[in-house]
Amino acid sequence: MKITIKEIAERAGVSKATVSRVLNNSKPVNEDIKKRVLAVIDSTNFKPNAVARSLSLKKSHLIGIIIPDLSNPVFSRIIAGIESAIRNLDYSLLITATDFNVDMKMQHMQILKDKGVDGLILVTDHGNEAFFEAMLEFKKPIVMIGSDSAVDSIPVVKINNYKAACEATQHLINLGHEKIGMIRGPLTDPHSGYERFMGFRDTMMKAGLFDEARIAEGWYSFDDGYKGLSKIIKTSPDISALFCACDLMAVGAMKYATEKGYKIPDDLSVLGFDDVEIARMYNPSLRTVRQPFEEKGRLSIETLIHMIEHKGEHISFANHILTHELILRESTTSFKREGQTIE
Amino acid sequence: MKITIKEIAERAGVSKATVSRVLNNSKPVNEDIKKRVLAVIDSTNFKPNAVARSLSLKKSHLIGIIIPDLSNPVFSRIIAGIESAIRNLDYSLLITATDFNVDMKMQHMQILKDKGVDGLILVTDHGNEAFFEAMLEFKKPIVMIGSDSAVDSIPVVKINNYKAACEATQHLINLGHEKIGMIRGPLTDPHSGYERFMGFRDTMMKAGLFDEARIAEGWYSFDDGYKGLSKIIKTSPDISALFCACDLMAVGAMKYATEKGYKIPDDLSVLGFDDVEIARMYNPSLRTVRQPFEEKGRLSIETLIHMIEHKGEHISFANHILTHELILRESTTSFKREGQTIE
DNA sequence: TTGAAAGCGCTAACAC
DNA sequence: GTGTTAGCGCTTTCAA
Repeated sequence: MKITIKEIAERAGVSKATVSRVLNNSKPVNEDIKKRVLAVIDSTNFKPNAVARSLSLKKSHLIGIIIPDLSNPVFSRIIAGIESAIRNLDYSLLITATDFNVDMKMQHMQILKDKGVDGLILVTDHGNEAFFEAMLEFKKPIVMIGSDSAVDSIPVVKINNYKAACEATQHLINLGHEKIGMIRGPLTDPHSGYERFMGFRDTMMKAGLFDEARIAEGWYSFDDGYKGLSKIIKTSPDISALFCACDLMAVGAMKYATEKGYKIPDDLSVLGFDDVEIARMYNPSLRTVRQPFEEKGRLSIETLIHMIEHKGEHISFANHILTHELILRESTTSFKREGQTIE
Repeated sequence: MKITIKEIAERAGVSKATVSRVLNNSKPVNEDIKKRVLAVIDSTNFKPNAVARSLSLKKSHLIGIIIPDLSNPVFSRIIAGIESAIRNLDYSLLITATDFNVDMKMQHMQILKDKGVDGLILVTDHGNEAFFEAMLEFKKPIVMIGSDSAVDSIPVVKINNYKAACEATQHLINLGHEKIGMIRGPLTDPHSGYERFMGFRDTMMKAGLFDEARIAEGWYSFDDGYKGLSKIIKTSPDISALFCACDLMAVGAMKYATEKGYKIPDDLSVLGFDDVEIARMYNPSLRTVRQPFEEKGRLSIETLIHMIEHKGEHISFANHILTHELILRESTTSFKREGQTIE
């Protein structure tokens, strides 16, 4: 605790500067002296104080992470990806959660800035004007995950939600379904909400199948899925397939359907989005669009660290669009006119 | 970025010391001067540099968290509890994951120490000698969650796994079941593994029902539960109830049972442990022992911060045993001899 | 009450 | 190659 670089210098009979040089390999040091210093460092088990180093270097090797909710796998898996990628990179993670609150987001940006983070990863839905301004004034590298930055200087790691939703919808159409419903997210949420819905809507329209009556909206929870399907079934009991903007809503819908005596997939095909763990574990297992959560985390942290370490080079960072994938599981099947049960 | 306390001092026509005093209310300052300084601070939007302050104060307002796996809800919900409790407390969280690797744990302790954390929360299974030694040499307050510290000076926040397992087992016995199996964790894991198993075993023995043939072991995953039940059923096909050391294994077992044509709970009652989110969402919903994850997090961070801020007072911290609760759901029912199907 | 100055532990010119 | 020295931005004796 009390042992410092000065102490090492004295014991090794050299100056602090020399010790610093061997510590960082910043300048050549005579081999013998180096050995001597290293020996002392070793014997005392000395570790340089990172705080002092930060102050001097104006570099903390700290990365700030701002995320809506730590206990939601949709986010925590991204964090896990970031964390495992960062292990060898000699950075540490300062993590905060916002409960989807924009003000909290900005507040945390300020706190993280004060703590001297070298960069920031924002896993976030969407922001307001003040938020975008705060991003511009942050002055340190930022990478966003999932959401657009609306700012050229801030790279984004995401998937193509629109395209994924088109493919998912087309999958159901190809199975012969016509009365297809969707439980979407809020349209004010540009990615998981708006884009996924537009993909569904456009694909359905192209096929001449879109019907507003088979749409419900929820905030991505199990309960929202449960209620969503109950609402759709009231006005449109002949629905044969359902696309949900996330797995949790799909599971909620399956739970509701099962309680009402529907067999899945025979009476109702259900298709989710995300491929969180529950999708493969559920009964029946859920067909869904997989997004590469861990990969999102890994790629964003790598991009961020590149930006931090090549500051001033003004490299332009293209946004990264990662690939999604439709996972084959039990919850969808082809439409069978005669087999269908309608309540 | 470049605006410092010195700058503020100059603009307000006072010394750095005075600015520091108004910033921290550390010593009385003339009201007029105080106002003037505050005005300058406000107009410049000045925020003191936390790194410099850390160096001077030898206090970082950083808390280190070491956790096995960030993407597992059993752990991430604890983190969420810590995070939400810490918001108003002016501390930030430095989080690292170890993938259940003891060496990684110690390595991260060192890193966090270097970063100058004021305290540490260890969410962990169990350690070895070297690990306990590292804890003693950490020199800063530590709180452990879940696992025993084996060290008096380190308080622990946990539940009574043994008692909870006894109650869970008794519940199944009370329902009339006799051929009750268990998928346990590894016995080398003292809490979720050993204690939960001992609770089961002792209760079964007392009732004269214990049978080693109906025990399987797994590492807490869905797949382990799936395989575990398949193993038990091979040797003991007449099993009518199953207790699992965690929900994920219970779900895996239910999936297997369902695939094999067992009806749950009619042919097989299943009881889990933890009450993670999937338990209530599953089909059927899973009866389980709830542990208060968020509460664990909240309590541990409060204890830790208390220790940090009352250092030297040598308060003795009792371990906190939080209460568990058996949650009533669909997956267990009373034993009916005639209704039972055996494959 | 206030200010000057030393110091937290480390790095990086600059000079030797 | 090595040592001296001046910071990094803030807090805190110690004097005034």
